[in-house]
Amino acid sequence: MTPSRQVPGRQERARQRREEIITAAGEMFARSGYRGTSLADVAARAGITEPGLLHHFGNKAGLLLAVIERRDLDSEAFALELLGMEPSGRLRALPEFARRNKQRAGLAKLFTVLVAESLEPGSPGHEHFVDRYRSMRAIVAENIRSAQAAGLARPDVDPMAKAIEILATLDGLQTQWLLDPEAVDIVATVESYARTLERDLTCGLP
Amino acid sequence: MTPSRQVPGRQERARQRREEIITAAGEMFARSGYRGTSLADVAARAGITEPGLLHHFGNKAGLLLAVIERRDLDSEAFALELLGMEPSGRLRALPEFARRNKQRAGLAKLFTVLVAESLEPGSPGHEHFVDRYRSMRAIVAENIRSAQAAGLARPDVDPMAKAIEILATLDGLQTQWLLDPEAVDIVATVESYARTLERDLTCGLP
DNA sequence: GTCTATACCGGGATAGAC
DNA sequence: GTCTATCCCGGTATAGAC
Repeated sequence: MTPSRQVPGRQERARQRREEIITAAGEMFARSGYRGTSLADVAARAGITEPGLLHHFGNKAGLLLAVIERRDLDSEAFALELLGMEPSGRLRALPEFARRNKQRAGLAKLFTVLVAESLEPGSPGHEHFVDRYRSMRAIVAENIRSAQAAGLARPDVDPMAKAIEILATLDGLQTQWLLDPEAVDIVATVESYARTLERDLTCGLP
Repeated sequence: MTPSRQVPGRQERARQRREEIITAAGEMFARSGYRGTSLADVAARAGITEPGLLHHFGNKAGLLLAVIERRDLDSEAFALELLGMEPSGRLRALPEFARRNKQRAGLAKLFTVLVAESLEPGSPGHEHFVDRYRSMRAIVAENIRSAQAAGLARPDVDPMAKAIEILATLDGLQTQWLLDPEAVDIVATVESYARTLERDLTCGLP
Protein backbone atom coordinates (compact mmCIF):
# COMPACT_ATOMS: atom_id res chain seq x y z
CA MET A 1 0.00 0.00 0.00
CA THR A 2 1.18 3.51 -0.78
CA PRO A 3 -0.43 5.66 1.88
CA SER A 4 -1.41 9.20 0.90
CA ARG A 5 -0.06 11.60 3.46
CA GLN A 6 -0.13 15.28 4.29
CA VAL A 7 3.52 15.80 3.47
CA PRO A 8 4.14 15.72 -0.26
CA GLY A 9 5.21 12.25 -1.34
CA ARG A 10 7.90 11.43 -3.81
CA GLN A 11 5.58 11.41 -6.81
CA GLU A 12 3.93 14.63 -5.70
CA ARG A 13 7.29 16.37 -5.42
CA ALA A 14 8.20 15.20 -8.92
CA ARG A 15 4.94 16.52 -10.28
CA GLN A 16 5.58 19.90 -8.71
CA ARG A 17 9.06 19.98 -10.19
CA ARG A 18 7.63 19.23 -13.60
CA GLU A 19 5.16 22.08 -13.25
CA GLU A 20 7.92 24.50 -12.28
CA ILE A 21 9.93 23.50 -15.32
CA ILE A 22 6.92 23.87 -17.62
CA THR A 23 6.33 27.35 -16.26
CA ALA A 24 9.94 28.31 -16.86
CA ALA A 25 9.86 26.86 -20.36
CA GLY A 26 6.65 28.68 -21.20
CA GLU A 27 8.18 31.98 -20.20
CA MET A 28 11.25 31.41 -22.31
CA PHE A 29 9.33 30.11 -25.31
CA ALA A 30 7.10 33.18 -25.24
CA ARG A 31 10.11 35.45 -25.25
CA SER A 32 12.34 33.73 -27.77
CA GLY A 33 10.20 31.06 -29.35
CA TYR A 34 10.78 27.34 -29.28
CA ARG A 35 13.71 27.44 -31.65
CA GLY A 36 15.25 30.46 -30.00
CA THR A 37 15.25 28.89 -26.55
CA SER A 38 17.89 26.42 -25.43
CA LEU A 39 17.46 23.70 -22.85
CA ALA A 40 20.18 25.49 -20.90
CA ASP A 41 18.02 28.64 -20.77
CA VAL A 42 15.09 26.70 -19.38
CA ALA A 43 17.21 24.66 -17.00
CA ALA A 44 18.86 27.76 -15.56
CA ARG A 45 15.52 29.48 -15.00
CA ALA A 46 14.04 26.38 -13.38
CA GLY A 47 17.10 25.86 -11.18
CA ILE A 48 17.98 22.48 -12.56
CA THR A 49 20.59 21.04 -14.90
CA GLU A 50 20.01 20.03 -18.48
CA PRO A 51 20.10 16.29 -17.83
CA GLY A 52 17.76 16.83 -14.90
CA LEU A 53 15.35 18.56 -17.22
CA LEU A 54 15.56 15.89 -19.88
CA HIS A 55 14.89 13.25 -17.28
CA HIS A 56 11.35 14.62 -17.03
CA PHE A 57 10.56 15.27 -20.67
CA GLY A 58 12.79 13.00 -22.71
CA ASN A 59 13.75 15.61 -25.27
CA LYS A 60 13.14 19.20 -26.26
CA ALA A 61 10.02 18.43 -28.30
CA GLY A 62 8.59 16.62 -25.29
CA LEU A 63 9.05 19.76 -23.26
CA LEU A 64 7.27 21.78 -25.94
CA LEU A 65 4.30 19.44 -25.95
CA ALA A 66 4.06 19.67 -22.17
CA VAL A 67 4.01 23.46 -22.40
CA ILE A 68 1.33 23.39 -25.09
CA GLU A 69 -0.76 20.96 -23.08
CA ARG A 70 -0.65 23.19 -20.03
CA ARG A 71 -1.68 26.21 -22.06
CA ASP A 72 -4.58 24.27 -23.47
CA LEU A 73 -5.93 23.41 -20.05
CA ASP A 74 -6.03 27.11 -19.37
CA SER A 75 -7.86 28.02 -22.56
CA GLU A 76 -10.26 25.12 -22.15
CA ALA A 77 -11.23 26.45 -18.76
CA PHE A 78 -12.12 29.71 -20.42
CA ALA A 79 -14.14 28.01 -23.14
CA LEU A 80 -16.17 26.09 -20.58
CA GLU A 81 -16.79 29.25 -18.66
CA LEU A 82 -18.01 30.95 -21.82
CA LEU A 83 -20.27 28.07 -22.77
CA GLY A 84 -21.82 28.15 -19.32
CA MET A 85 -23.13 31.64 -19.96
CA GLU A 86 -26.35 32.83 -21.53
CA PRO A 87 -25.90 32.81 -25.33
CA SER A 88 -26.86 36.47 -25.48
CA GLY A 89 -24.14 37.42 -22.99
CA ARG A 90 -21.26 35.66 -24.69
CA LEU A 91 -20.38 38.57 -26.91
CA ARG A 92 -20.19 40.83 -23.91
CA ALA A 93 -17.72 38.43 -22.34
CA LEU A 94 -15.13 39.04 -25.04
CA PRO A 95 -13.70 42.21 -23.51
CA GLU A 96 -13.44 40.40 -20.20
CA PHE A 97 -11.44 37.75 -22.02
CA ALA A 98 -9.15 40.46 -23.37
CA ARG A 99 -8.76 42.03 -19.96
CA ARG A 100 -7.72 38.73 -18.49
CA ASN A 101 -5.32 38.03 -21.32
CA LYS A 102 -3.72 41.39 -20.81
CA GLN A 103 -2.83 40.43 -17.26
CA ARG A 104 -1.10 37.34 -18.53
CA ALA A 105 0.49 38.70 -21.67
CA GLY A 106 3.09 35.95 -21.53
CA LEU A 107 0.49 33.28 -22.20
CA ALA A 108 -0.92 35.20 -25.14
CA LYS A 109 2.53 35.71 -26.56
CA LEU A 110 3.36 32.06 -26.09
CA PHE A 111 0.36 31.08 -28.19
CA THR A 112 1.08 33.56 -30.98
CA VAL A 113 4.74 32.61 -31.20
CA LEU A 114 4.16 28.87 -31.12
CA VAL A 115 1.44 28.95 -33.77
CA ALA A 116 3.76 30.76 -36.17
CA GLU A 117 6.52 28.26 -35.46
CA SER A 118 4.06 25.47 -36.17
CA LEU A 119 2.83 26.59 -39.58
CA GLU A 120 5.14 24.22 -41.40
CA PRO A 121 3.78 20.67 -41.65
CA GLY A 122 6.07 18.37 -39.74
CA SER A 123 7.08 20.88 -37.08
CA PRO A 124 6.61 19.56 -33.54
CA GLY A 125 3.42 21.43 -32.73
CA HIS A 126 1.82 21.45 -36.18
CA GLU A 127 -0.72 18.68 -35.76
CA HIS A 128 -1.74 19.99 -32.41
CA PHE A 129 -2.52 23.50 -33.56
CA VAL A 130 -4.33 22.27 -36.66
CA ASP A 131 -6.62 20.18 -34.45
CA ARG A 132 -7.03 22.96 -31.97
CA TYR A 133 -8.13 25.51 -34.54
CA ARG A 134 -10.52 23.03 -36.09
CA SER A 135 -12.20 22.43 -32.78
CA MET A 136 -12.28 26.13 -31.86
CA ARG A 137 -13.88 26.93 -35.18
CA ALA A 138 -16.44 24.18 -34.68
CA ILE A 139 -17.36 25.48 -31.24
CA VAL A 140 -17.76 29.07 -32.39
CA ALA A 141 -19.72 28.00 -35.47
CA GLU A 142 -22.06 25.95 -33.29
CA ASN A 143 -22.61 29.00 -31.11
CA ILE A 144 -23.54 31.07 -34.11
CA ARG A 145 -25.92 28.40 -35.29
CA SER A 146 -27.72 28.35 -31.98
CA ALA A 147 -27.90 32.14 -31.94
CA GLN A 148 -29.51 31.97 -35.36
CA ALA A 149 -31.98 29.36 -34.16
CA ALA A 150 -32.89 31.63 -31.28
CA GLY A 151 -33.44 34.53 -33.63
CA LEU A 152 -30.48 36.42 -32.17
CA ALA A 153 -28.48 36.43 -35.40
CA ARG A 154 -29.25 36.92 -39.04
CA PRO A 155 -29.92 33.54 -40.65
CA ASP A 156 -27.99 34.36 -43.82
CA VAL A 157 -24.51 34.35 -42.34
CA ASP A 158 -22.47 31.22 -42.91
CA PRO A 159 -21.64 30.03 -39.38
CA MET A 160 -18.29 28.50 -40.30
CA ALA A 161 -17.13 31.49 -42.35
CA LYS A 162 -18.07 33.78 -39.50
CA ALA A 163 -16.34 31.55 -36.97
CA ILE A 164 -13.12 31.67 -38.97
CA GLU A 165 -13.46 35.42 -39.20
CA ILE A 166 -14.03 35.91 -35.48
CA LEU A 167 -11.05 33.82 -34.44
CA ALA A 168 -8.94 35.55 -37.08
CA THR A 169 -9.79 38.98 -35.77
CA LEU A 170 -9.13 38.11 -32.14
CA ASP A 171 -5.78 36.54 -33.05
CA GLY A 172 -4.80 39.47 -35.21
CA LEU A 173 -5.70 42.03 -32.58
CA GLN A 174 -3.57 40.14 -30.12
CA THR A 175 -0.60 40.11 -32.47
CA GLN A 176 -0.75 43.85 -33.10
CA TRP A 177 -1.08 44.48 -29.39
CA LEU A 178 1.86 42.25 -28.50
CA LEU A 179 4.01 43.90 -31.14
CA ASP A 180 3.19 47.45 -30.10
CA PRO A 181 1.29 47.77 -26.81
CA GLU A 182 1.72 51.55 -26.89
CA ALA A 183 -0.23 51.88 -30.11
CA VAL A 184 -2.87 49.19 -29.65
CA ASP A 185 -5.17 49.09 -26.64
CA ILE A 186 -6.24 45.46 -26.63
CA VAL A 187 -9.20 45.90 -24.32
CA ALA A 188 -10.58 48.88 -26.21
CA THR A 189 -10.18 47.28 -29.62
CA VAL A 190 -11.78 44.03 -28.51
CA GLU A 191 -14.65 45.99 -27.01
CA SER A 192 -15.02 47.85 -30.26
CA TYR A 193 -14.93 44.58 -32.16
CA ALA A 194 -17.60 43.05 -29.95
CA ARG A 195 -19.86 45.96 -30.92
CA THR A 196 -18.99 45.43 -34.59
CA LEU A 197 -19.90 41.81 -34.26
CA GLU A 198 -23.19 42.48 -32.54
CA ARG A 199 -24.11 44.99 -35.22
CA ASP A 200 -23.00 42.58 -37.91
CA LEU A 201 -24.99 39.64 -36.62
CA THR A 202 -28.16 41.61 -36.02
CA CYS A 203 -28.04 44.24 -38.77
CA GLY A 204 -31.32 44.27 -40.61
CA LEU A 205 -32.88 41.80 -38.20
CA PRO A 206 -36.58 42.36 -37.54
CA MET B 1 35.08 56.72 -66.80
CA THR B 2 33.10 53.54 -66.23
CA PRO B 3 31.12 52.93 -69.39
CA SER B 4 27.71 51.32 -69.10
CA ARG B 5 27.50 48.35 -71.44
CA GLN B 6 25.01 45.78 -72.69
CA VAL B 7 26.76 42.88 -71.05
CA PRO B 8 26.24 42.87 -67.29
CA GLY B 9 29.10 44.64 -65.57
CA ARG B 10 30.81 43.59 -62.42
CA GLN B 11 28.49 45.55 -60.17
CA GLU B 12 25.42 44.32 -62.02
CA ARG B 13 26.49 40.71 -61.62
CA ALA B 14 26.99 41.28 -57.91
CA ARG B 15 23.54 42.80 -57.57
CA GLN B 16 21.98 39.81 -59.31
CA ARG B 17 23.85 37.45 -57.01
CA ARG B 18 22.52 39.36 -54.01
CA GLU B 19 18.98 39.05 -55.31
CA GLU B 20 19.36 35.32 -55.80
CA ILE B 21 20.59 34.93 -52.25
CA ILE B 22 17.75 37.03 -50.87
CA THR B 23 15.25 34.86 -52.71
CA ALA B 24 16.80 31.71 -51.29
CA ALA B 25 16.86 33.18 -47.79
CA GLY B 26 13.22 34.26 -48.03
CA GLU B 27 12.18 30.75 -48.96
CA MET B 28 14.08 29.22 -46.07
CA PHE B 29 12.92 31.82 -43.54
CA ALA B 30 9.31 31.22 -44.55
CA ARG B 31 9.70 27.51 -43.99
CA SER B 32 11.72 27.42 -40.80
CA GLY B 33 11.78 30.97 -39.53
CA TYR B 34 14.80 33.18 -39.07
CA ARG B 35 16.05 31.32 -36.03
CA GLY B 36 15.37 27.93 -37.53
CA THR B 37 17.36 28.66 -40.67
CA SER B 38 21.14 28.40 -40.79
CA LEU B 39 23.45 30.30 -43.08
CA ALA B 40 24.48 26.92 -44.44
CA ASP B 41 20.86 26.23 -45.50
CA VAL B 42 20.67 29.50 -47.37
CA ALA B 43 24.13 29.16 -48.88
CA ALA B 44 23.40 25.67 -50.18
CA ARG B 45 20.14 26.76 -51.78
CA ALA B 46 21.77 29.79 -53.36
CA GLY B 47 24.72 27.76 -54.61
CA ILE B 48 27.35 29.66 -52.68
CA THR B 49 29.47 29.06 -49.62
CA GLU B 50 28.84 30.58 -46.21
CA PRO B 51 31.71 33.05 -46.37
CA GLY B 52 30.59 34.03 -49.85
CA LEU B 53 27.15 34.75 -48.47
CA LEU B 54 28.48 36.77 -45.56
CA HIS B 55 30.58 38.81 -47.93
CA HIS B 56 27.35 40.33 -49.24
CA PHE B 57 25.42 40.84 -46.04
CA GLY B 58 27.96 41.10 -43.24
CA ASN B 59 26.06 38.87 -40.82
CA LYS B 60 22.87 36.91 -40.44
CA ALA B 61 20.83 39.88 -39.21
CA GLY B 62 21.94 41.82 -42.27
CA LEU B 63 20.56 39.06 -44.44
CA LEU B 64 17.26 39.19 -42.57
CA LEU B 65 16.94 42.92 -43.08
CA ALA B 66 17.61 42.52 -46.79
CA VAL B 67 14.85 39.90 -46.99
CA ILE B 68 12.43 42.14 -45.12
CA GLU B 69 13.27 45.09 -47.33
CA ARG B 70 12.56 43.10 -50.46
CA ARG B 71 9.22 41.90 -49.12
CA ASP B 72 8.29 45.47 -48.31
CA LEU B 73 8.88 46.63 -51.86
CA ASP B 74 6.39 44.01 -52.95
CA SER B 75 3.72 45.02 -50.47
CA GLU B 76 4.25 48.69 -51.19
CA ALA B 77 3.57 48.05 -54.82
CA PHE B 78 0.25 46.55 -53.83
CA ALA B 79 -0.61 49.47 -51.55
CA LEU B 80 0.05 51.96 -54.32
CA GLU B 81 -2.09 49.96 -56.68
CA LEU B 82 -4.90 49.95 -54.16
CA LEU B 83 -4.63 53.67 -53.52
CA GLY B 84 -4.80 54.31 -57.24
CA MET B 85 -8.30 52.84 -57.36
CA GLU B 86 -11.67 54.41 -56.84
CA PRO B 87 -12.37 54.54 -53.08
CA SER B 88 -15.60 52.66 -53.58
CA GLY B 89 -13.82 49.82 -55.36
CA ARG B 90 -11.11 49.22 -52.77
CA LEU B 91 -13.17 46.80 -50.74
CA ARG B 92 -13.84 44.75 -53.81
CA ALA B 93 -10.10 44.55 -54.40
CA LEU B 94 -9.53 42.59 -51.20
CA PRO B 95 -10.38 39.18 -52.65
CA GLU B 96 -8.09 39.92 -55.56
CA PHE B 97 -5.38 40.57 -53.00
CA ALA B 98 -6.10 37.23 -51.39
CA ARG B 99 -6.05 35.46 -54.74
CA ARG B 100 -2.66 36.90 -55.52
CA ASN B 101 -1.32 36.03 -52.09
CA LYS B 102 -2.49 32.49 -52.54
CA GLN B 103 -0.28 32.15 -55.59
CA ARG B 104 2.71 33.26 -53.58
CA ALA B 105 2.01 31.54 -50.30
CA GLY B 106 5.69 31.65 -49.44
CA LEU B 107 5.66 35.41 -49.21
CA ALA B 108 2.61 35.38 -46.96
CA LYS B 109 4.16 32.77 -44.74
CA LEU B 110 7.39 34.71 -44.58
CA PHE B 111 5.56 37.72 -43.24
CA THR B 112 3.55 35.78 -40.65
CA VAL B 113 6.59 33.91 -39.38
CA LEU B 114 8.85 36.94 -39.20
CA VAL B 115 6.30 39.08 -37.37
CA ALA B 116 5.94 36.45 -34.67
CA GLU B 117 9.69 36.20 -34.34
CA SER B 118 9.84 39.97 -34.01
CA LEU B 119 7.34 40.40 -31.18
CA GLU B 120 10.06 40.66 -28.57
CA PRO B 121 11.57 44.15 -28.30
CA GLY B 122 15.21 43.97 -29.26
CA SER B 123 14.82 41.19 -31.83
CA PRO B 124 16.38 42.04 -35.21
CA GLY B 125 13.17 42.90 -37.02
CA HIS B 126 11.17 44.38 -34.13
CA GLU B 127 11.52 48.07 -34.89
CA HIS B 128 10.82 47.49 -38.52
CA PHE B 129 7.53 45.69 -38.01
CA VAL B 130 6.37 48.16 -35.38
CA ASP B 131 6.90 50.99 -37.87
CA ARG B 132 5.33 49.04 -40.67
CA TYR B 133 2.14 48.29 -38.77
CA ARG B 134 1.87 51.88 -37.64
CA SER B 135 2.04 53.12 -41.19
CA MET B 136 -0.35 50.46 -42.50
CA ARG B 137 -2.86 51.39 -39.81
CA ALA B 138 -2.50 55.06 -40.68
CA ILE B 139 -3.12 54.40 -44.36
CA VAL B 140 -6.20 52.28 -43.75
CA ALA B 141 -7.57 54.75 -41.19
CA GLU B 142 -7.12 57.58 -43.66
CA ASN B 143 -9.04 55.57 -46.24
CA ILE B 144 -11.90 55.11 -43.83
CA ARG B 145 -11.92 58.79 -43.03
CA SER B 146 -12.21 59.72 -46.67
CA ALA B 147 -14.96 57.16 -47.16
CA GLN B 148 -16.80 58.78 -44.28
CA ALA B 149 -16.31 62.23 -45.80
CA ALA B 150 -17.76 60.93 -49.05
CA GLY B 151 -20.79 59.53 -47.25
CA LEU B 152 -19.74 55.97 -48.10
CA ALA B 153 -19.27 54.91 -44.47
CA ARG B 154 -21.08 55.51 -41.22
CA PRO B 155 -19.58 58.55 -39.50
CA ASP B 156 -19.71 56.98 -36.04
CA VAL B 157 -17.00 54.38 -36.57
CA ASP B 158 -13.59 55.23 -35.13
CA PRO B 159 -11.29 55.07 -38.18
CA MET B 160 -8.23 53.93 -36.23
CA ALA B 161 -10.09 51.23 -34.29
CA LYS B 162 -11.58 49.96 -37.53
CA ALA B 163 -8.19 50.05 -39.25
CA ILE B 164 -6.67 47.94 -36.49
CA GLU B 165 -9.58 45.53 -36.79
CA ILE B 166 -9.32 45.18 -40.56
CA LEU B 167 -5.60 44.46 -40.54
CA ALA B 168 -6.11 42.06 -37.66
CA THR B 169 -8.74 40.09 -39.51
CA LEU B 170 -6.73 39.84 -42.71
CA ASP B 171 -3.65 38.71 -40.79
CA GLY B 172 -5.62 36.19 -38.78
CA LEU B 173 -7.32 34.73 -41.84
CA GLN B 174 -3.94 34.30 -43.43
CA THR B 175 -2.57 32.49 -40.40
CA GLN B 176 -5.44 30.03 -40.25
CA TRP B 177 -5.15 29.40 -43.96
CA LEU B 178 -1.38 28.84 -43.79
CA LEU B 179 -1.81 26.45 -40.89
CA ASP B 180 -4.57 24.42 -42.49
CA PRO B 181 -5.19 25.15 -46.17
CA GLU B 182 -7.58 22.19 -46.38
CA ALA B 183 -9.95 23.70 -43.85
CA VAL B 184 -9.68 27.39 -44.70
CA ASP B 185 -10.33 28.72 -48.17
CA ILE B 186 -8.51 32.02 -48.06
CA VAL B 187 -10.19 33.54 -51.10
CA ALA B 188 -13.70 32.60 -49.98
CA THR B 189 -13.19 33.83 -46.42
CA VAL B 190 -11.69 37.12 -47.55
CA GLU B 191 -14.59 37.58 -49.95
CA SER B 192 -16.97 36.88 -47.12
CA TYR B 193 -15.12 39.34 -44.92
CA ALA B 194 -15.25 42.04 -47.56
CA ARG B 195 -19.04 41.69 -47.54
CA THR B 196 -19.05 41.85 -43.75
CA LEU B 197 -17.05 45.01 -43.91
CA GLU B 198 -19.26 46.63 -46.48
CA ARG B 199 -22.33 45.81 -44.43
CA ASP B 200 -20.60 47.03 -41.29
CA LEU B 201 -19.53 50.35 -42.73
CA THR B 202 -22.87 51.13 -44.35
CA CYS B 203 -25.36 49.46 -42.00
CA GLY B 204 -28.04 51.95 -41.08
CA LEU B 205 -26.72 54.51 -43.51
CA PRO B 206 -29.40 56.65 -45.19
C1' DG C 1 33.82 38.08 -55.19
C1' DT C 2 34.36 33.60 -54.02
C1' DC C 3 36.83 30.03 -52.20
C1' DT C 4 39.27 26.65 -48.32
C1' DA C 5 40.37 26.24 -43.84
C1' DT C 6 39.51 26.94 -39.38
C1' DA C 7 38.34 29.06 -34.95
C1' DC C 8 35.20 28.96 -31.57
C1' DC C 9 30.99 28.63 -29.26
C1' DG C 10 26.66 26.69 -28.02
C1' DG C 11 23.32 23.26 -29.09
C1' DG C 12 20.91 18.64 -27.73
C1' DA C 13 21.61 14.45 -25.83
C1' DT C 14 23.84 10.34 -23.23
C1' DA C 15 26.65 7.63 -19.61
C1' DG C 16 27.05 6.62 -15.27
C1' DA C 17 27.84 7.94 -10.31
C1' DC C 18 25.28 9.11 -6.21
C1' DG D 1 15.67 12.33 -9.44
C1' DT D 2 19.51 14.94 -9.91
C1' DC D 3 24.14 15.52 -10.60
C1' DT D 4 29.12 15.76 -13.27
C1' DA D 5 31.37 14.80 -17.20
C1' DT D 6 31.48 14.31 -21.82
C1' DC D 7 30.29 13.56 -26.73
C1' DC D 8 29.48 15.25 -31.05
C1' DC D 9 27.20 18.06 -33.99
C1' DG D 10 26.04 22.30 -36.09
C1' DG D 11 26.06 27.22 -35.60
C1' DT D 12 28.21 31.97 -36.91
C1' DA D 13 31.99 34.25 -38.13
C1' DT D 14 36.92 35.28 -39.54
C1' DA D 15 41.62 34.76 -41.94
C1' DG D 16 43.73 34.64 -45.87
C1' DA D 17 44.66 32.60 -50.57
C1' DC D 18 43.22 33.11 -55.36
